[in-house]
Amino acid sequence: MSSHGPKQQLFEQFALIAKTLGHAHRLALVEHLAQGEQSVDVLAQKAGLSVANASQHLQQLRRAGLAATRRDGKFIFYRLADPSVLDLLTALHQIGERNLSEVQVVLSGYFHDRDAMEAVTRKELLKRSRAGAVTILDVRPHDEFALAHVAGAINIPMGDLERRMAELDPAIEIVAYCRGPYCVFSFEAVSLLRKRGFHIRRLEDGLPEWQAAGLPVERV
Amino acid sequence: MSSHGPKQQLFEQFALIAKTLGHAHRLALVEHLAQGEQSVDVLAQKAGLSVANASQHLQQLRRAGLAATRRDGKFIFYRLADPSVLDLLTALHQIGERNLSEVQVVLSGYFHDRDAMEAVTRKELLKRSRAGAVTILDVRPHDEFALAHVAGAINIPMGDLERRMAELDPAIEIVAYCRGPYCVFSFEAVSLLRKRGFHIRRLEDGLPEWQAAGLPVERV
DNA sequence: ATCATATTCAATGATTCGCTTGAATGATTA
DNA sequence: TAATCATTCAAGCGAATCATTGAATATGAT
Repeated sequence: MSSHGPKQQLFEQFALIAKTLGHAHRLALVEHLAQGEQSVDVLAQKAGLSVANASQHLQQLRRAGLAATRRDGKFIFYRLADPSVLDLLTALHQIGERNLSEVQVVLSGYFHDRDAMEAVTRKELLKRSRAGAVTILDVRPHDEFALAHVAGAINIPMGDLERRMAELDPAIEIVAYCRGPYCVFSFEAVSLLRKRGFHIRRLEDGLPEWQAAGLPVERV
Repeated sequence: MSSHGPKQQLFEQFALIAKTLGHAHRLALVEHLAQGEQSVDVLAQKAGLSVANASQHLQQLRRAGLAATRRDGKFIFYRLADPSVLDLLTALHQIGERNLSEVQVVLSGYFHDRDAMEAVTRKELLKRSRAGAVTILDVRPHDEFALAHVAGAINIPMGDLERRMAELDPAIEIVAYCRGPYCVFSFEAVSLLRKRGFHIRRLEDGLPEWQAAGLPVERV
């Protein structure tokens, strides 16, 4: 006897979606999925999880309508099921930044230059990119760059940046980006390259938000 | 030894927000909070929960940055902490409607005329309201109407509608609304009044979304 | 067929969650 | 001061969640 009205039933489904996002590992997986579709063990590696554990989390994301899958040979590729997932994340970020002191502490601690490093808006980057007066630097790993990147960007993964700095023209301003608003790579890139005399700023957010805004991306 | 990086820490906070929304009772409480600030036992009553249980759920919402409180005498009034909470709900709804078959089943079962009952957009209602050629009908309980309602609306709670039907002018089109997109009252109102020969449609979503869009509201 | 690889499944134990009950706190009223 | 009302707290129990382990599927390669 489940005397749940229709509204109760709907709310239970919506609660399932929210609950499924309610785990740090799954949020991390979602951020990775937002870069493009990837196989289970690649995702497990990037998120620092055992394959079995990652598999179960990914299945939960799928059951909640947040992720979808495609089989190719012996690989199963997971991807985000819906562009609204990014809206959901954005709302989570806003609520956290505005209402949770723990978030504010972490941001002002580790990302303390966040305001000083005024981010370049997508609109501004698009305009300057068309004018040709900017180097767009993607500091994510190769494979994610290959899945999709901002049109015209060059890829130097954060780990290689120190070594490959010579590839950057010091005369042209650089705009760096990575996976999303809290991806540390782009902060580190700005910090490192500024010390070396480059003129560099961060792009607001990361590739997924650029892509969701319908702005031009390229694949390798 | 919590060797969580800053990103991990942020994700745990964002996960807390999501997890807190991940319970049907709390989603129901949030919908009620979206009507305006209300006391614990009023919220408990409306949500059909014991006071102690509602109190604990509300405290969770507060700890997660979703709700805020104000004391007035011996009452404690809870309200939504952030307008982004509505964005979050909207994203949950979209993901559910597009990706969860359970949601689709419930919608096509209980709300089967949802498409037939083409909802009036906020923009359209605003325009027609200014032209004066429409009756705006708020079918929520009195106390919620008193907190805030669409400017110019009249209030006949769903339970009184059959009895007070004479107050409505059959020559003027009616637009009915209630708490939100899945509030059954407005569907029932449309169904009932159409049977009685009225020309009536639903407003898309409910009062909270109207208010969030910055459209004119009144208080009693 | 046999083997290897990618993924999922099933079972376990530790932890957390949800609801109830009854007591405790805080503010108002008599 | 005592009594009352709104809310919160604390303890307890059953249910759900999470990570691990080892086994089971499924596809492709030898």
